[in-house]
Amino acid sequence: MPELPEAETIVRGLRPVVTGARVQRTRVQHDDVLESTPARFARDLKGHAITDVSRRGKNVVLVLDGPAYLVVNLGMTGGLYPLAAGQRSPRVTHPAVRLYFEAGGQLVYNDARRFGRLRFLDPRAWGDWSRSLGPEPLSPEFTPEVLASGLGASRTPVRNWLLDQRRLAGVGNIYASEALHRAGIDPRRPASSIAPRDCAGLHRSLVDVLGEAIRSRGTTIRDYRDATGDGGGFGPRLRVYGREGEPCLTCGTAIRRVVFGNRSAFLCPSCQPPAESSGGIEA
DNA sequence: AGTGTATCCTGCAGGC
DNA sequence: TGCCTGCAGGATACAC
Repeated sequence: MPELPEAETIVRGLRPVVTGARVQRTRVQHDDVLESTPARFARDLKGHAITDVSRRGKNVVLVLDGPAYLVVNLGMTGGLYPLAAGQRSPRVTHPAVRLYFEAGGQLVYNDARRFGRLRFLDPRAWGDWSRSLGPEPLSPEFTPEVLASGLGASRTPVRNWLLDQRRLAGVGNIYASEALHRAGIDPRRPASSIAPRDCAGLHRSLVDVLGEAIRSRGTTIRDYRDATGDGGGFGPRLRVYGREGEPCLTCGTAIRRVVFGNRSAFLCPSCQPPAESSGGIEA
């Protein structure tokens, strides 16, 4: 469900509300979202104060004193909802984990499908984990050259390349389709077949679409909600994702859905031609 | 190295 | 109304 823009929106909503709160106790209602046991999780978290709320790729990170880190991967349907003492929220439909704070109130991790994961990391494990992910797409280190060199080393379909968090951290199925459409690249093309100038165009498209989506507070297809319970506003701005059969906003051609790598990709067959008819030089 | 497949889960939309 | 199938913003493990 949540990709980088949705995680970022959650972080921005959560930060002013939970920073400074100290964990008094935890309640685990579904232990399958934990990597450790509920007892271990309780021991790890108890007594820690939240010093900041951050993000790495599509993961929400609660930075704790110590320091230590609670990394929340929201899976498809995960959400984080802070509740004041006595407050109830209609968004809390499938509570999996609750962090109760000393000053009252709680932070609920809600997840209908429970594909999400919460893990407590010490600084060493945090470093290892963070280094296992690719660069942040909106950071200065993610340059057109970095993208081009990464793509050039792989023959996997470019859409799959973009979804691989070890290569680039934060892009999911929605924004992969959107960026590839903006860049005029067929999602099925081998990554290494993309010419340098198209790599530069894809870089720009990624940065643009992620930035615009953040400004719209993310995309709500069905489940996504920010920390306040509000949906994102980027849905109407999607140009291809979920628009199978509808006209391309650029040229009017019917948008197609193609399935590979077990995921749907959406494209305009006219704006995103197969490699051989695009005139580019094949690698 | 790559790709297809299955798995973890629940919910919803659409067809009959 | 109910039953069935297919689909879903993710990630991983497996066999080929």
